[in-house]
Amino acid sequence: MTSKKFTPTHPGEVIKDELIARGISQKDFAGRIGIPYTMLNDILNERRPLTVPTALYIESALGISADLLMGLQSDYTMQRTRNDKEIMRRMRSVQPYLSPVTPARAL
Amino acid sequence: MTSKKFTPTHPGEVIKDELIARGISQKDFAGRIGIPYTMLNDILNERRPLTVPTALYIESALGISADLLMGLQSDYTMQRTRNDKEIMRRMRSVQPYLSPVTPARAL
DNA sequence: GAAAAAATCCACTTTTTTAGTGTATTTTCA
DNA sequence: TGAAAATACACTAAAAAAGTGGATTTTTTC
Repeated sequence: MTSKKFTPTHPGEVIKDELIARGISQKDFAGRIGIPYTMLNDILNERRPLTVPTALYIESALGISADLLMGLQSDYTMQRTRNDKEIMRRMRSVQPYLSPVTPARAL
Repeated sequence: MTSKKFTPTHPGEVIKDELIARGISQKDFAGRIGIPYTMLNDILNERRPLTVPTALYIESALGISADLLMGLQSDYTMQRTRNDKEIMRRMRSVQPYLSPVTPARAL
């Protein structure tokens, strides 16, 4: 099979694992970083994106790098976009500018 | 002076340089990737963020990695958030969970 | 095995951000 | 000097994220 869709790690997965490892409840943690626990739960279960401010609050609370977490979120968003048929169709319809450097006989 | 604000490279700067280097007009390029040229101009002049779909179209047209461009945008967004006083105040108010590993006498 | 706490799920409104359009002004350069 | 390109910005529409509320399910613990 060609072109199988795959989805990279959502930051929620990492955060969830860390909370479990450290025995911190979702409610306690949500209170600590100042967001509603339902929002946190949605992030942990990958139904909401992690955004920069929340990543910063998590960094303060747990010491996990906000850059790392947002890197995961960026990769996740990128991959989800690549799985979007409409956008990929439009992407493929873009005509590349040709590099004017390679002589035809070299091909 | 402590804590001077700085702003990292916006992807628009990179794209703009590339268009100049290759002698491609903004209008032509906007048409090529299928977005209004005013939108493109706003991105090039750092008044709008680059988003994933547009980064993909640019990758198709110029061969510049969408991942690279979005990495720049992510760094830019992160830094801008770090320059936001309200969010940083809130971040600093988050109480860290203490690591329970280091004995007091070791400090 | 019942009660309590924690977690899950999801619908909904508000707020913020981005997409897209229109147009006026300024700059560049042939 | 005038035509094309670039810039600036206001505006509406669409999309995404924040935040709220409540109902159900799962897990823990007594």
